[in-house]
Order: sequence, then C-alpha cells, then structure tokens
Amino acid sequence: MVLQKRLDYGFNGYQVPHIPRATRSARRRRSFKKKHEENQMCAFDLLAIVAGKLLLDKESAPSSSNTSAGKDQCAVVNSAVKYEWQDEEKPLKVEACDQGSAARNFFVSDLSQVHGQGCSSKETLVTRNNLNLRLASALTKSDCAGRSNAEKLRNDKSKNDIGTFASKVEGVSSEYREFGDCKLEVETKRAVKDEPGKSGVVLSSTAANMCSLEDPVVLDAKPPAVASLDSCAKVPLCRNHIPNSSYPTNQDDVNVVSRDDDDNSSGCTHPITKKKFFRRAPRIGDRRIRKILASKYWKVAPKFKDATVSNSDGDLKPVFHKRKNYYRQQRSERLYPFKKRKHYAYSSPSNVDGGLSCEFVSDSPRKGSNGDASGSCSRIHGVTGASSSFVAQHTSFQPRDSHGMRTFNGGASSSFMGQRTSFQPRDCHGTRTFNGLIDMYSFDLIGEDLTRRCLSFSSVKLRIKSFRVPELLVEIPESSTVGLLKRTVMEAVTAILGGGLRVGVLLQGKKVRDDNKTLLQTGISHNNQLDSLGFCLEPNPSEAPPSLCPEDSPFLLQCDAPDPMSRCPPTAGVVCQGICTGSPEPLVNNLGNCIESDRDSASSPTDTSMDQSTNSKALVAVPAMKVEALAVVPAHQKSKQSEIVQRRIRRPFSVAEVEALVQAVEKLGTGRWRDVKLRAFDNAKHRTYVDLKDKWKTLVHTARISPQQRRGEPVPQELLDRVLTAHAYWSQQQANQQFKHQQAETCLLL
DNA sequence: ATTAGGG
DNA sequence: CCCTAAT
Repeated sequence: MVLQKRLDYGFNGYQVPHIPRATRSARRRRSFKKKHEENQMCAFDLLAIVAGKLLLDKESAPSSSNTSAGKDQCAVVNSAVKYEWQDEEKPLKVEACDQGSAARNFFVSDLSQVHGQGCSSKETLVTRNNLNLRLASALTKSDCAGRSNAEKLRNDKSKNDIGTFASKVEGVSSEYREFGDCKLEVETKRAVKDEPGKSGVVLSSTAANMCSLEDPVVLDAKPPAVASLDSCAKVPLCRNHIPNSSYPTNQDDVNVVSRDDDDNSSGCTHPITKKKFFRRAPRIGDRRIRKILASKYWKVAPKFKDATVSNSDGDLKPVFHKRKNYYRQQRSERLYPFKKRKHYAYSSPSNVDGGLSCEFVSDSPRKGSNGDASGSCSRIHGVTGASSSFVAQHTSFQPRDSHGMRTFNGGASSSFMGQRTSFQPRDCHGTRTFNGLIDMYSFDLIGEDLTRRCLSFSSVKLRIKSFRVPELLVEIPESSTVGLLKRTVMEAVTAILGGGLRVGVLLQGKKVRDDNKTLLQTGISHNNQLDSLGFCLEPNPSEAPPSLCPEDSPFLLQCDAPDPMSRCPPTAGVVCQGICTGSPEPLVNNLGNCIESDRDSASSPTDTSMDQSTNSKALVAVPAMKVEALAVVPAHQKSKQSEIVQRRIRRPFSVAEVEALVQAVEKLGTGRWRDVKLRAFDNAKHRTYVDLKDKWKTLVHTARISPQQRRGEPVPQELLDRVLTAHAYWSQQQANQQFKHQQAETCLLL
C-alpha cells in the first residue's frame, strides 16, 4: 500500500464512470473539466478513481520513460497501483509526500485507467503541491482525533501541507470506504510513520459528496460534530502506529474487529447506513458496519454537504450539489467491486488456489518479522465465511523515514517489480514480499460470502466475438428451437472445452489461473478490465504436465507452457489489450477489427503474432464486457455506465498517405471526405473519412506554419504547397457555391 | 452515415 | 484522434 505516485488528474472525478473517450488528451480533460466545473475533484475522487483501477493488473513492466505517453506507462502505473490495492483490499489512504520525482507523470483518466503521461501539467491539488500520493490504509487514531479540526483546516491554505493533505485524503478515503457497500470494514493501522502535519484532517467535502440531498436518511443524521466525537470516543482501538516496523500489533486489530462484530448493532449509525445501502445495493445482506466508521462518517457527512473542497491552490470550490446523488451512486457502484476484490493482482500471478488468505499468510513469513497476522488472514479469505476479519501487515523494507515515500518511478515500483519477478519463480508457496508495504489493516466482513454478494450484486457480461472452437460439430433437427440450438451448441462447446481444451483467461495480458477466485476478486468487473480481458484455448491440463507448484509465477507459466497452443502469444494478448476494448453496448472492437487495422498499419510489430493467434491458433477472443449493476443502477445510467472505450492507437500518416490524400483532395475537393476515402483509402481500414478530413486539416495547418514548428515525419514541401493550393482552390469553390446559392435565394425572394 | 468544426 | 452538432 505504499505505492506512491504522483497523480496528475485533470478531470473531475465523479464522472469517472463514463468519462469521455479522449480523456488522455489534455485538452479534452480540460474541456471535460469545464463542463463539470461544479464537480471539483477532490482527494476523495482521486482516490476513488485510482482505487478503481488500481486493481487492474497490467502486464507491462514499469517504464521510466516519461516522454512517451502511452500504454506502457499506463500499464506501469497500473501495475504499481495494483499492488497496492490488491494487498490492501480497499483501503485507501492517501498520503502525500513532497518527494519528488519521476512519478509526476500520471494522471487518472478514468476509473479504469491510470495513465502515465509525459509531464502534463494538470491542475490539481496533487500536482500543484507536487505531491505524491500514496494509497494506504487509513483510519488511525489521529484521524479520529483530528477530525474535529477538519473544518478548521479545511479552508486553511497554509495548512495545505503534505501532512494535512494526507490527512484529508485519509479522511475522505475512510469515508469512501465506509460509503462503499462492500462492507469491508477497515480498521487500519498505519505502520508508516506519521507525518507531523498529518493530524488527521477530514476533507469534508467528500462527505458531502456522499450524501445525497435527497436522501432523508442522511439528512437525518446527527450533527457531525457530535457524531464524530462519538465515533472517536468509541474507537476503541488504538492502533499503534508502527512506524517502520514490520508489523503492527495485530491483536489490537483483531480484537477490534471482533469487538465490532459484537457491537455491530449498537452503533447508532447503522440503520442509516444500511438503509442507504440497501436502497441502492440490496445485495448486501447483513452487513455490519463497524460502528466507529459508520458513525464517524455518516454523521459527519451531512454537515459538509455543501462544503467546498479545498484545492491545493487554496481554491475552494463548491462541490457536487447537483449530481451528488448520481455520483454517489455511481461511485458506490463503481467502487464496490474493487473494494471487495482482493489480491487480485496476486492471484493471477500466483495461481494460488488457496486464495487470498494463503497469499497473505504466506506473506508474513517471508517478512520474517511478522508472522502473526496469519490467523486473521486465513479468515479473510473467508470471504466465504460468515464473518471474517483479517489483519495483514507488510513489512517495509524501505527506508521510509528518509524518503517518506517512494516514488513510483524510482525505487518503489522498480524495486517492487524486481522483487516480484525475482521471487516468483522460486516462491511456490505464494510467499510474497511486499516491498515497502507497511500498513496493517484489518477488516471484517460480516455476513455472507463476500464474493457471492458481490456477484449477486453486479454481473459481468462478456461477449466473445471471435472465438474459434476447433471442430465443433452440432447436429440438430430443423424443428428445434433456437433455444435448443443454443443449448446444443453450448453443450458441444462445453464438451470440447471440457475435454481436450481448456479456456484460459487473460487479464491484462496475464493469465488468470486461479479458478477459484471470483471475477471480482480477479478484477473482472464492470468497473475494471473492460479492455483487457481475453480468452484463449489451451490444452487440457491433463495433457500438459501441471506445474508442481500451483503457485508458480504466471510469468513462468506463460513462457513455459509446453504446448504451443496452450496460450495466446503474449504479444497477442497485449495487442488485444491495447487495441480491443470492451464496449458497453455494442461491441465496438473485436479481434477482427484489431487485426484488420493492425495489418493495415505497415509498421505494426504485432502483425505476426496476430496472425498466429488468429490463424494457427484459432483463439484469442476478445470479449466485450458490459456490466450493469443489477438492481442498483438506474436505467438511465446504463448506457453510460460502462462506456469505457479505448482510444484508437495513433497512426501517423506516412508521406505516401499524405500524397494520396492530397491527390484525392485535389481531385475531389474538400467536403467530400467519403469520396476521398473511397478513392484513396478504401483499403485502409483504419483511416476513416473523418481521419482524412482531420489529416487534411492538419496538413493545411502544417503548410501554414514554419517548418521549424512542424513535428513528426516531415512532409515534403512540395506536398504542402499542393495542400495550400488545393485548399485555396476548393475554398474558393465553396465560397462561390455559397455565393451562388445566396444569389439564387435572393432572386427567388425578389 | 457524413460533414464540419472545435478540441 | 476524439467528440458533437447538424445534416
């Protein structure tokens, strides 16, 4: 949970669910922001967003390059984050640090992605303050204590130091956590040493966000002050802070947890919370919320309903008034999944059948110093159990004191990755080291199987567009119903797959091997992984010697699969990931398209692999995922809900293409882009008439600016001249046309 | 589905 | 390249 990174985000968080496609564009973000001025993003949002995607496990290795924005970086970020999340489960605590550095190039583009980009200067508190955010578990004693000061600090610019910021965020995150339905109560203890300034300030605005004006329940809540006091007082535990220590006193946590369980009913807040949640997310059964949290947050929330968010720059902006409810819902929706999701990242790599608990448990040993948590850990997995609580702690190898935190690019992530890579192969027991992880947190789940609850709550719909099933023979009478046909096919497919083949699931390019995990746990949810889920056919395990160690690293597996057909070529997976995306309603992209377009691109390095995957291997299906929260999502939100589409890859026009374009335009003129397309780019599937139009536009612009200002592959001046000429000519033509029209009209009128 | 324009 | 509005 110590991953840190600097987040640059330029949009307002609440829209996350259906953020515009072009989020990566700075301009877009800006415009987006403009449109949603009222929804200033606050730390909370950031968290939510980050958290949302953190779960994603991107395959790519960390890259330190800042200049080339792109998937790589994005992936990097994600993977970094992922660690944090998975281990943490849902715990967000964001800590800020002023340590500088490489991590400055990240921004969250949408719920599902954290992108790294070349130093864009987004405006945000985070960025401005040059802060690194760190997600960690939250809720410490100090938080509670500091809560009363929240208001005071909230508007105090001078207090906008790291510590304060962290505190704020922390408060928010807590709130958030509370807010989420998955009642993962999180009691956290921060092993990280406290920053002096971090006396726990709550960013009230967040709270506001969560409360729906319309929600009577909330309104009825008691005054925040009281509530907070209350909660504070009740917070029994004193989580010790174990600064660098490898592990905290678990017992405290554990006890706390259990205590909470016992007390669950006593909290005054529960009714409220529950009510709220139920309304939107009925699926959660008997959720019991930690009294502390509940009271703390829910009660506090109302007070700040209309509070403002304090931006880093000191700006106070009104927060969410209008869409509160909406956002809240969305958020809760969106966040819900990952809150419950655990160890997703690890799961795929580790292949631990044991599940979450195993990972955690094994984790401790490795640390050596902290072995205690295990007891609770096992239970965690117990998501299955009626009530589980667990405490996980991570030791930090990292000199936190001196650095405060690691920077994403620097030590932190790299070391992380390195470590991961290195130990995986040998670590068959799921032992993992969490580098620099420290926080300890405990949460308890009460009620039914968490997983089940999750699933019942929202579903994941996949649409596999091109999945080739070798030798699928179906025989069915003409009189059969379609339904029967479907079933028959289903059976046939099942039979085949169940026999000699097996389906492999790729997530973010990584194989997901733990069949026991839920989709949610794995990271396949409507909130995430919309664009990185893939399937592949692999040989039946019986035919392929199973690895002795069920937990062997995914890397190994991927690379060592005995059967050539056993898996998608890594590249293919990646490609799919990058190009194909799941789209909500209709599937926008499919493998076919990917391939198609990819081939069109002369320089595509992946052509080969793609060919293989499609032809010889007959597999790799890139499904579209659309998910809607079942009962919770209002109909009108549906369409937007999963609208996370990946931007097309950039394909600069080659000189030849420009040539063709110019020629076509010279002939056809501007304004007939469809014809231009047909004439000159009919076979270039990836060039749409809009692209051509755009290209022409840029060509004209390029031709007008000085050569020094031009970028990219230089276009011969001769062509540019022709562009200008043609443009002038056709512009004139157009003008003439208009003139004539006008004349005609006037004539008619007269 | 196209076109035109702004981003 | 994306997104929208207007055709």
